[in-house]
Amino acid sequence: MSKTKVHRLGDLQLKIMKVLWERGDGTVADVHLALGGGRDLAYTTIATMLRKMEARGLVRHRVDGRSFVYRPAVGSDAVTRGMSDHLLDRLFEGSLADLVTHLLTTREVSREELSRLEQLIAERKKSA
Amino acid sequence: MSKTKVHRLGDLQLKIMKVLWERGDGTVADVHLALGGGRDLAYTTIATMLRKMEARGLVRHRVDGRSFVYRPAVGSDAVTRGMSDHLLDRLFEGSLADLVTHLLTTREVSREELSRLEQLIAERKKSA
DNA sequence: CTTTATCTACTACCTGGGTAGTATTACCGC
DNA sequence: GCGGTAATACTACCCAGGTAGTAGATAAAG
Repeated sequence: MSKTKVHRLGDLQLKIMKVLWERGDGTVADVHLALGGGRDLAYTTIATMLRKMEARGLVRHRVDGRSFVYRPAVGSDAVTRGMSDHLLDRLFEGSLADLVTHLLTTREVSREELSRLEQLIAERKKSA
Repeated sequence: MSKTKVHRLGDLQLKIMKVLWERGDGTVADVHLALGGGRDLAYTTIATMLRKMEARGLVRHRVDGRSFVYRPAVGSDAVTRGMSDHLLDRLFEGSLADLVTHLLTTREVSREELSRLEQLIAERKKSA
């Protein structure tokens, strides 16, 4: 079951995960660089964060020379899903339609996006 | 601009807000009762939370006898929107279609819900 | 071999959510 | 008036995210 509580990732943690998902793996330096390379965040901040994230089971590391190479321990799908579901449940009692309704009425949605959605739903309806 | 940072509400805070949105206002006792009345949460927990929330600008209170009557200081729409947008931006770079795609492919969606969505989009397309 | 750059480890601090006990105040019934 | 009750205020924790400095180890450069 792996109740990893995969929702509730902070902004920074998510950014880090995204880097790792994209690259497959990466050292602290890699991640640091990918996130703007020091202008915003200290190197040690990334290092600390990665260590904390490993303790929480979000990433794993192997040793390469004197560097740690981190790689994701949870898939992007699981996280995305966990967070989406969490929001959906908290705000819309699980109703996808309610969420979409809300987004459609409070957001600017381009005609292209609407068409894309239409197609998605048609597709889904067919295969269900 | 009112940078109230209306996203990032904790679970309990959201529950409390929901009670207040529904009732219009309420005392600590009202909220406490609405949330199960002590089986889960201590009375003082709600009181503390409401005080903290007032400090953050989420609710306001007026005095009625010796009781505080709290009422929402932010609308449910603003919060819902703030949180949805936050997630949308963090996970899907703002693409509504991507979010829906994800939800459609990872969730069970009933045929009824699909039809509802279809209708929503058609409606929206017309009025845009 | 010594200096320097590069790693990780450790520690510390701040913020905010969550939880609740204890203290104090004030009203209400007798 | 007095005791109980119900209300807020205060204080204190714990946890997790975020941020970063400092220390210690080690490899690379000279």
